[in-house]
Amino acid sequence: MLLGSYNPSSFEEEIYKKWLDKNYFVADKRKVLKEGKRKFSLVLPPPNVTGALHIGHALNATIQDIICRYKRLKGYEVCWIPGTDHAGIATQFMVEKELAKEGKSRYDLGREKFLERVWQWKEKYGNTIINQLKKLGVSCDWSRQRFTMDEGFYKLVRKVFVELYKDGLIYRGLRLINWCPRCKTALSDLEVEFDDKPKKGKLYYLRYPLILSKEDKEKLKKLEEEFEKKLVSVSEEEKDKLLKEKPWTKEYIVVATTRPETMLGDAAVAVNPNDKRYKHLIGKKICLPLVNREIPIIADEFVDPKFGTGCVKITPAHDFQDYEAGRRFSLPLIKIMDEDAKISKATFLDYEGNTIKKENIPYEGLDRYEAREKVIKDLEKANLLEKIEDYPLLVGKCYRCKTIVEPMLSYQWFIKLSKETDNGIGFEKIVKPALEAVKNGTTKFIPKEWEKTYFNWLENIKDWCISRQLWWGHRIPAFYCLDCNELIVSEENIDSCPKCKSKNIKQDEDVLDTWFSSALWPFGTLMYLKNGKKLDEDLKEIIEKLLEKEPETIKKFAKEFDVSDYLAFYPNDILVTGFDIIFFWVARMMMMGLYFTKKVPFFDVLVHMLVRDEHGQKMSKTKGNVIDPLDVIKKYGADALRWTLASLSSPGRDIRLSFKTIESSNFFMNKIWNIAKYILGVYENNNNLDFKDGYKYLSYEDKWILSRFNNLLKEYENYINQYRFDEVCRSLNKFIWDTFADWYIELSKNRAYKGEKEDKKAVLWTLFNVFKNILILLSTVAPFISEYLYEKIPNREKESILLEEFPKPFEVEENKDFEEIIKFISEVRNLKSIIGIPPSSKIDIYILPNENVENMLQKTKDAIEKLAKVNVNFTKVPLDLPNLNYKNFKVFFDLKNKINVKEQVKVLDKKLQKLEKSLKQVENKLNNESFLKRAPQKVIEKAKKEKEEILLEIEKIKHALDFIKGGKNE
RNA sequence: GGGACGGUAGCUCAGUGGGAGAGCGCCACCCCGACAAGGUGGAGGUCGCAGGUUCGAGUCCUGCCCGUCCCA
Repeated sequence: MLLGSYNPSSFEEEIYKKWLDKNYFVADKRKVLKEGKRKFSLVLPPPNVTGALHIGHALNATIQDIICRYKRLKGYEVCWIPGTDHAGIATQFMVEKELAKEGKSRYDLGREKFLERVWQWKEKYGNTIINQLKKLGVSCDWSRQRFTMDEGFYKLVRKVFVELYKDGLIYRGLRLINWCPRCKTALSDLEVEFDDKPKKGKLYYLRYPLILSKEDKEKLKKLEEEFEKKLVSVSEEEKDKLLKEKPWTKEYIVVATTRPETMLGDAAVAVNPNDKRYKHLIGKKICLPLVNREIPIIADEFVDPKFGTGCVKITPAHDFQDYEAGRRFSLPLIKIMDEDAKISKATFLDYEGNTIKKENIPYEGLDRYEAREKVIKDLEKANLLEKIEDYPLLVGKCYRCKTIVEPMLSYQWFIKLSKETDNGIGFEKIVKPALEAVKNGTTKFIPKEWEKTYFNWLENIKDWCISRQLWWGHRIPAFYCLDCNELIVSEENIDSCPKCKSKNIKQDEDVLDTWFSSALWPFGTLMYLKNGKKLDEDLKEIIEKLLEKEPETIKKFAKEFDVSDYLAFYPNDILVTGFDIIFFWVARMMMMGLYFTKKVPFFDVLVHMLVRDEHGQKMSKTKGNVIDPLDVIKKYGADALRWTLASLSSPGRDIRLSFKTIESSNFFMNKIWNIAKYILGVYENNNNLDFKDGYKYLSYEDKWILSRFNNLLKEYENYINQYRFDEVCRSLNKFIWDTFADWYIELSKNRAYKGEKEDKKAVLWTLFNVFKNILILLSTVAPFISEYLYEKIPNREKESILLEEFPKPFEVEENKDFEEIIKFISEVRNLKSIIGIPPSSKIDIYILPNENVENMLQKTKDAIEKLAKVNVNFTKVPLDLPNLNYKNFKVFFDLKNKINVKEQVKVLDKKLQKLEKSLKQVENKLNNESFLKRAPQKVIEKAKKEKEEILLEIEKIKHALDFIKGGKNE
C-alpha cells in the first residue's frame, strides 16, 4: 500500500522544511531587473512582536498565501516580505509587567538599561508569530524578513522625519491631546477606544456664585418682578413657553458637568448668546468656588441650551471643545493635573505655550477620581451642589491598557494633515494625493465599500500626533541646545549646537508613534543600508538607469540604501489587511508612500473581515471562546484550517468559525487523500503500467471528465482573480467530490480493473492527469497535501508542485450526450427509491438508443449496470413497459414482482403536483405576449426547453404511477 | 446624530433581473475491491416587512423593522 490514512501532522513539517531548503520562496530580483520577468509583490502586515498567532493572523496570511501561490503558478516572480512591528506601547507594557514582578519600574532601570531589557525580550519572544506562521505553510520570503526597528528602518525613519520637517510638515507645539495616565504617553485619536454602550455616569449641577454689585442685585430683582407681572397677563398655553425663557435671577448660576473635578481649571462659564434666560448675565463674572477665581460669563454658539441648565463651565486645558472655545475668547489654559492625572498646582498658560503664572489649588496630589469625591463633598458642605442626575456617559479608554484617557495639555510633535493647519499645506501635499489615488482608481479597495470609509476619514483628517512619551521606539531626531534654546532636527546625532557651539545638547525624550514606521513599510522593506557594501556589479547599469526616473527623495535614499529590491518590486501589487486598520495603517501608508516615492504603495487593497466564534461573538480570552490556530493545525492540519478560512471568507462578511466547519474541511482533505489512494492503487494493481500514450484511447467518460475539468479551470481562474476564495473552494470541492470522485472514479472502475490494456491506459492517463491538475489548483489553498500527493504521482515532471505551471485546458470537446447518461443513472436510482425497490435489488431494463449514442451506450453498459444496479439489455423496438425518455434514447423497465409498496402513489402524486405547478408557471410565461415580445430570445428559448423538460418529467412520473396502480403484485 | 454592512432551509452561509442553492444537521436504505471521515435517495423556504420599477425581483428603487460595526 502506497498510502496509509490521512494524517497531516505526519508530513506537513517535513514538507515545509523542503520548501525552505530549496529556497522556493526567495524572490530573485535579477529575474525581474535583467530578464524582465513579471513580478508580484506584497508585504505581510507585520504582526506585533508581543503577539501570539491568532485566528485573524491565520486568515490574513492564508489569503495572501493563496494569492502568492497562484501568482507563482501563473509565472510571476513573487516577492512577499514578512516582518514584525516593534509595537511601542504594547511591548513596553509587556516588559514593564515583567519588571513589576521583580518589584521594579522602568525608572529604576533608567532608559538605557530598560531598552536593553526590551531588546532582550524582543530577541526572545519577537519571532513567536513568525514561527507560528510557518506552521500555516505561508510562502513568505524569509530571507527578506524585516523589523520596524532594524538598522535600515532606524535610518529611514530619521531620514523621513527630517525630510518632512524640512518641508515644513512637522511641528512641535503645546496642544491638548489624549493622554493615558497609566502608559504616561500621548495617544492619537485612533488609539482611544469608546465602549459601544454608554456607561452609567452622573451629571453634577454646581452653583457658581455671581459677583454682583448693588445695582446688579436690584436689576435682578426688577427682572423677576417684571416677569411675574408678564406671567399674570398671558394665557395658560403661553405661560409654559414663557416660563422656559424666564430670566435667571438668582445670585448664583448653575452649571452642569460630568467632570466636577475639572472645575479647578475653569476659565469661564458659557451660555448660548440666544438663550433668553441668561442674556442679561453675559459679561458678568462669577467667583469660582473652592479656588476663589474670578472668571467671566461668555456667550458662544457652541453651547447647547438644552444641555443641563444651558450654562456650561469652560475648562480649556482639560476638554477638547473647551480648548477651542478658550482660544476663541483668549481664555487662559489652566492646567490642573500632572501626567499621572493627579491634581497639581494650577498652571496658567497661553496658546503659544508660555507660562503666565502658577497658583496653588486645593486637593493637590489627589487622583482625579478622589478629587471628584472631595470636590463634590466640599461643594455640598458649602451648599453649592444643586443636584446630581444619572447621565449616560461615553468615556475614552487607552486602546492598550483600557485606562480612561485624560485630555491633557502637553508639548507634542505633529504632522500637518488638517485642512486648517497652515492653510492646509499638509492636506495639499500629503493627504490629497492619497485621496486622489483612490478616487482615480490607481489604488482600489476590495470590496469597494471601504473606499467611502477611507475618503471620509482622510477628508476630515486632523493633524497626526506622532510623539509618544515612551522609551521603546524610534526616538525623535530632534535636539535642544540647553544654552541657547535652539531646536535642531537632524538625521545624525549631534554633540554641539550649530548656533552657539554649546556642547550642552539634549535629544528630545519622546519616541515616534509606532505607525510612523509602519507607514513606511511597503517601500522601507525594499531598502537596505549599504553599510559600505557596493552594489551588485551586474545590476549597476540597470539600477542607475531606473533610478533616473525616480523622484529626488529616492535618489537621495539611494546614496545610503541599496534600492535594487525597491526598483524591482515597488510598488506592491496588493495589500491584504483587516478593515480595522484602514485608518491606522492603510491610509498612512498611502500618504507616506505617495509623498516619498510619488507612487502608490500598492494597487489593490483586499480588505477582509473579523473571525468570530460560531455564535458571531468576538473571540476573547475572557469569554473563553478563542479558537487557537495552532490547536487546529495540530488536530486537523494546516490545510484543513486554511481551507476552512478560505471557504468562509466571503467579501464584506465576518467569518463565523466553528470546529464543525473545520472538521468538514478535514473530511474533504481526507477525501482527496483517498482519491489518491484509489488512483495509486489502480496504478499499482496494473504493475505500474506505462500510460503515457493513454490519451490515444480515451473513451466517452474520459473525455467527459476532461471537459468538466476545463469547466472547473475557467471557474477557478475567474473566481481567484476576483479574490473570491470562497467560490474557489466551492468550485474545487464540487468538482473533486461530486464530479470526479462520485462519477468519474465510479465510472472508471470496471475498465481500470478489468478492461483491455488500452482501456487501462486511457483510464490511468485520465485519472492521473486530472488528478495532477486538481492538485495544482488545490495547492494554492491546501499546499501541504497537494505537495505530498504530487510527490507520489508518476506523471509529475517537477520536483515540487511549487515549480508547476498553471494547468492548461485539455483538448476535448464538451459531450452533452454523456451528461444524459449521468442523468439517466441518477434517475434510475431515484425511481427505484420512489417505487420502493431496494438499491441492491437489480432490475431489468431495455435501452432503445438512436444511432448517435448507440456506441456510447454499448460501451458504457458495464458502468451503467454497476452504478444504477440494473441489468442492461438493448432493444431495437419499443416495448410495452413503463419507460423514461431521453433526447437520444428510451429506457424500458421490467418491474414485475418488484413492487411491494402501494403507498408510493402518494409520493408520486406529490411530485406530480409540484411539477404541474412549475409547468403552469412556465406556461404562463410563454402565454404572456409581453414576455414573448420583450424578453431576450435566449430566455424564451430557455423557457421553452424548460417546459419540454417538465413535460418529460411528468410523463415519467405518470408512467410510474400507471405501473404501480395497474401492475400491483400481491 | 451621520454612515456602512447584514437579515435566504434547524445552524453557518453562497446566489451575476429569467427554473430558490451548498455545507453541517435531520430521515430512510446500504460495509460496494479509495474513503462509514463513506455511498444512494429524501424531507425541509412567504428569500425581514410594505410599497414601487419591470413582461419578469431573493437580486434594482423607496420606506419601515431587527442585528452588527464605524464615525461624531
